[in-house]
Order: sequence, then structure tokens, then C-alpha cells
Amino acid sequence: MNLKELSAHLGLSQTTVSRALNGYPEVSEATRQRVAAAAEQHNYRPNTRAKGLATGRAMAVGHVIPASARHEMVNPIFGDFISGAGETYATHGYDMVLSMVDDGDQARVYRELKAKGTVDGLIIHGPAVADERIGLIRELGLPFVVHGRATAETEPYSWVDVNNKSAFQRATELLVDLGHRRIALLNGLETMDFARRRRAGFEAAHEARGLDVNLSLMLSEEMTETYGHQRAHEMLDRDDGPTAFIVSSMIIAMGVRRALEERGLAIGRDVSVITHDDDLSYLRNGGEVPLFTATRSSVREAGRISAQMLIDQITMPTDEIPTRLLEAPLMLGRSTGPYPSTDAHADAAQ
Amino acid sequence: MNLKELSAHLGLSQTTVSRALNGYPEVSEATRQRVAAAAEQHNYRPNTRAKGLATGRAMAVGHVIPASARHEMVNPIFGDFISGAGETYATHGYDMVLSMVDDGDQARVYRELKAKGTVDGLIIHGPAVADERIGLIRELGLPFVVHGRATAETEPYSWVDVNNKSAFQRATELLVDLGHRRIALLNGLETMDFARRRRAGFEAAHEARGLDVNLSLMLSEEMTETYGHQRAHEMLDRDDGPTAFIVSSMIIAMGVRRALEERGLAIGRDVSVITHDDDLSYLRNGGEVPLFTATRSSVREAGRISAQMLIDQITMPTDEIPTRLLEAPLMLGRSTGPYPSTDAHADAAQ
DNA sequence: GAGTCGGGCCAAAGCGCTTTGGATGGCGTG
DNA sequence: CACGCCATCCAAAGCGCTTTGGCCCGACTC
Repeated sequence: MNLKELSAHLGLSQTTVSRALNGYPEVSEATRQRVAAAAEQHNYRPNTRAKGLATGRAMAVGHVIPASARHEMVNPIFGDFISGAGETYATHGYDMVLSMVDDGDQARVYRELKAKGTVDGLIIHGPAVADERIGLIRELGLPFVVHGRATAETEPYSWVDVNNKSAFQRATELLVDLGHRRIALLNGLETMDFARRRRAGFEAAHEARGLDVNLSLMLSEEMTETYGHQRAHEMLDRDDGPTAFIVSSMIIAMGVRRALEERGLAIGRDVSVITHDDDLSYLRNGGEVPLFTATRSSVREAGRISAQMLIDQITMPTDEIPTRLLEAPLMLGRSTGPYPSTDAHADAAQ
Repeated sequence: MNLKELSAHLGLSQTTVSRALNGYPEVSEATRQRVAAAAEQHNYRPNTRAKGLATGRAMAVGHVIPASARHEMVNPIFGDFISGAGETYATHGYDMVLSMVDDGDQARVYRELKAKGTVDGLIIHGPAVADERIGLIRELGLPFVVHGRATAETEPYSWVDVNNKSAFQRATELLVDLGHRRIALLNGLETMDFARRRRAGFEAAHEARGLDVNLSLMLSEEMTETYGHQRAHEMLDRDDGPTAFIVSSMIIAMGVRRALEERGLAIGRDVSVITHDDDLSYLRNGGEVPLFTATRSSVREAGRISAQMLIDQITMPTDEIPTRLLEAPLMLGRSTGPYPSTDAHADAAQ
């Protein structure tokens, strides 16, 4: 059923039916009711493409996923982010279109999205410290919101990000205040902006407490369980091994925990661990008292916020460029404790 | 730059330019070259909506994600599936549109997708044993492919699935052959079709080996790390606890492993574990010899295959209804061993 | 009672593309 | 030399919708 048929059926013009359905005032209330009823009955929905052609709006938002970011992003947190964003899109009648893209093709894809008119706006995922995408998209004139920030970008742009630096600074300070002096940082790839900021927070905490960072305890790799497991073992093998770990994801934390258990070390007593927790729906840091002490920030919520921000920019463009910094509170769990441990057990286990 | 402008620029009609670009024969080779060059130079791309309107094709495929399936599916495996499917779509010029939907709204959303003409086809995720979506979509007349199967569905439909039953049967048989008699099954929710089939394989193996299944060792819950951890502990607390576990996901397996380590049990010696491994890019069951013995099947590959199958159905509809059963080979890792253990160590550890 | 106003409706143009149904003209044929 | 054929190109219709610019007529003003 299309407009033509519906209006013929009603004995009205397409104009009137269209207006009735879209809430324009030039239609009598009686007619509007009649039209609405008929539309409902015949399950009429305006064709998206035709509507888009006529209005110049695609009613769709694009998410471009660089293939390189797959391991870092697609899987662990992407699902939750998308899921949050999707809820928001749904309530506003927007579709979400996803593109998986090889890194070299990025520019091409963005241009294409613009030229083909597939989407009204874009969400940029996983920004690097210096990210050329931002300049490109701004140039194309598509509204966009970056999930995260790109430190090297000098022009203003719209973003939603967690306060990674302050979160990791507070986490580090907590450990220092608990007496830890050799703290390891198992970070994500520091080409990624969030990782760079976390490192900055880690360093800032050392500085604030008058300590030197130990470069040999700072690692930056893809965030996998194996990474956490392997590196924790290696570090703990050393004479001057760490007494505490700060890690960038729950997955890494699980690897670290496994290593500790294999060594008979009690987490939170012999060795402390703090992780960043994206509050993923399939990886809860659960319990009344969470297992891991963590800097927590819901990536799903970030998805909702980003989507809303983008839709706002699409529907009512303004000159201001909105940004949103989300705090990541430090949630105390069972994985942190004083050093040296007050419990004799700790030494025995070693 | 649109067709009109481009053709004006070239001094040709829109017809000719369109034909040149789309490879029709009624255009001289010289003209075609000229057109192609100009299009390239001006970065011309036909507007998707206009093209869609004219051709009746949306050049897009829909993935509807039921909100209820979030924990089970969105996160752990969804990213990889989507990523595989996305690659295939990209090479064929299709867009992928995602909808997050509350369960009650499912029917509405499918109808809408059809009526609005947003997509040319659908992929159905996470089918339940009895899944009303299949009938609905068939009725709507949209091409679709189900990732998984719905056992209760009687009419034929297109699907791509792993041979869950045979995989779990072989896994179970291996454990029995290794001497295990009390084998636990930590399954996913058995409203999901895949879980039901895995259970069937588990039971079939018992039957084939002349054993009775122990209902108290069979669980069916959401597949989280906590689930594996908690339930493994509970089961091992019992006098007649299991000597081996078969679990439905790497995440559960990680929970079980943690429980074993906490109890000082050596995995693969004191207690055996087999898991299903979706070969997720962020959760590798790595190493030359994998950590876990596992039934392995790449969900990313399943995504590619499903996407290709759907595109084929869209572009050249036939009467046959293609299906594809993927085998999940049993990969021997370090988490399985004979029972009773030949190693005296095992008892000592207990 | 003539003139004005505006509520309610409609015809038609236009969004950017594909595709049908010609037009045109150079060339070989008898 | 007239004819027909083919290669090449074009004008215009149509996809389903929104929106501009009117039309019509009853109500209201003076």
C-alpha cells in the first residue's frame, strides 16, 4: 500500500493524506482521523527512500568500523555501545547502518557515504591520538560525534568520552595510598587515544605523590586475556615485580587474575588489581561488592548519549559543538588491599 | 555532484551517462571512458535513495537484534558475526542496517522494515526452538537467512548453522572414552535452539556409550563467567561431583577454570574441560596447543556465509531454499585427560 | 450586498535516478 | 542512388513521497 493507493481509497488527494499523516495544520481534524484510521488499517508506512528523496534526509546514522580496530573494539565493547545507541535511534525513527572497512579505504568510504547520501550523520569509533578521519568528515560536511577524543586534533569537534585520565589517576593514587610503590600498567595500544590518556593519568598520579614511574612496568598491547596472563607472569617472575596492577579492561584483568591464582597469590591481599570496567552486559564485575576494584563507566550509556547528541545536531544544527565528559567513578571491590599485606598469609603463599 | 550536473558538464544526456556508468552496451567505448573519467574526477556516486526508488532495491540488509538476546548474543558473538557479514556486504555494495528491538515489538519492526522498504532481506539472529519470527517474515515475503535453526519450525527456511549436536556428541564421547563417567554440562539457555541441540548431542553420547545422563549435572543458564565459576564450585563441592565439564562458551570455560584453580585442581589432569569455541577475535583459545579442548567453529565465517547466502537469494531468487551445516571439529587442547588420572599428583592436589 | 479572509482541499512540480521508446545519421547493399 | 540497418544517443515517464502555489467556498466585516 502506497500513498497513491491510500489516497485513492480515501477519495482524497495525496497532498492531504500526506499532510494528515505528518501533522500539518491544513487538514481538518475529522479528515485526519479518517486518514489515520485507514493508514493504520492498511498498515501503511511511507517508503523510506521516496521520503528521503523528497525531504533530503536519510533518517539513518552511520557507524564505520575500521577493520584494524576489530580486536580492540568490535567485539568487547562494540556490542554494548551499539546497543545503547540503537535504543536511542529507535525512539527517534533513525536507522543505524554499519560498515566494516579496511583501513586504507576509510577515506573512500566516508566520501561515498556522503556522496550516496546514505546517512545523515556519523559516529566515529576508536579514535587514535592523531586521527585524520575527523578532518576528513568535517570537510565533507556531515554531522558527527566521536566516541572518545583525538588529542592531536586542534579544531573543535563533537565528542563523548570518559575522563580516562582522572579515572586512572585516582586509581593509581589509591594504590599508592595503600602503600604500593611498584605498580604495573597493562594498557591498551597507546596509539588509541583512551590508552594515551590513561597512561597520562597513571603518570600524573606518580608525580602527584612524588614517585617515579617505572617504565619497565608499563605495557601497551592489544587487550586480550592472554596479554594479561602472560605479562603478569613475566612481571611477577622478576625480583622487583609489581605489587599491584592497573589494567585497561576486564578481559586483561581476568588474565592477570588467572596468573595470580596459578602462582598461589591472593588477589587483593598479596597483589592488588584495578581495572577499567566498561560495564559490559556479558562481563559483569558482579556481586554486592564487586570482584574487581574498578573505574567504571557504562559504554552502553555512552552509546545512548552519543546517539542523542548526533540526532540533535542533525535535527537542529547550531554553531556550538557539544561535548560530553563522563566521569568514571572508582568502585571499590575485593581486588585491592594495603601493601605490605597485614596478613601473614601473604608471605607464606609466596 | 549529481547525474544531471554530471551529464550537463559532459554535454550528454542523463540516459547516456547512467548507461555508461552501469555498463550497458548502448554506449560507445570512447564515451564510456570519458564518462567514467569525469565521474571519477568529480567523485560522483549515484544517490542511494534515488537509485533505490528507481530500481526498487534498497541495497541494504537488515539485522534485527531482540533486546532479550542481548546478554546471550549481542556482545559475545555478535561483533564477530557482524564483522564477517559486513565484509561480504561491502564487497557486494550492500549496506547493513541494525535494529535493536524490544521483544514485544518484533512483529511491528519486521512489518515496518518491509513496508518502508528499508531492506532487501533479513538475517535472523538467535533463533529459539520455536520461533514465530520465521513464519512472520516468510509471510512478509522478504528473503531471509537464519543464523542457527528453529527445530519446531516445520516449513522449510534458509539457515546457516553449526552441527551443534554432533559436535557435543563427539566431545562427550571423547570424555567417556577417556574414562570420565560423571560429566557436567554447563549449557546456554535451552530456550535457544543451539543449546537444545548441544544437550541432545550430550545425551546421545551417553546413550551411545550405554550410560545414563545425570540430570543434576546438567545446567542451562545465561553464559557468563560467573555462571561457570559459581556452578563449577557448587558441583565440585558434592561428593559425586563431576570429573569433567562440557560448557557452551569460552566465557563459561574461563569461569570453570577459575573455580578449578581456586580449588587447586589441575585442569586437564584432575578435571577435564571441553568448551565450544566460537573463535572470537578477542578471546582466542590460543597457542600451538590450545588451552582448551574445544569444538571450534568460527562465527565470523558463519557471518560471511550467511551474508553471501542472503545476497544470492536477493539477486537471483530460486525455488530452492539453501541451508548450510557447518561442522565444528574437536580441537584437542590441554584441558582434557584420562580419568582416573594416571598422575599421583592429582590426588595430592585434592 | 460586495468584499475579504482563511480553513480545507487539490494539482503539479520536484527530489535523483533508471528505463522505455524513439530519433539521428553513417554505412553497406542491391 | 535509394534503402535499411545498426550504433549511438536522447526525451520523457515513472519510482513514492513532500511541498509550493492555488482554488473554492462559507463566514465575517462594514
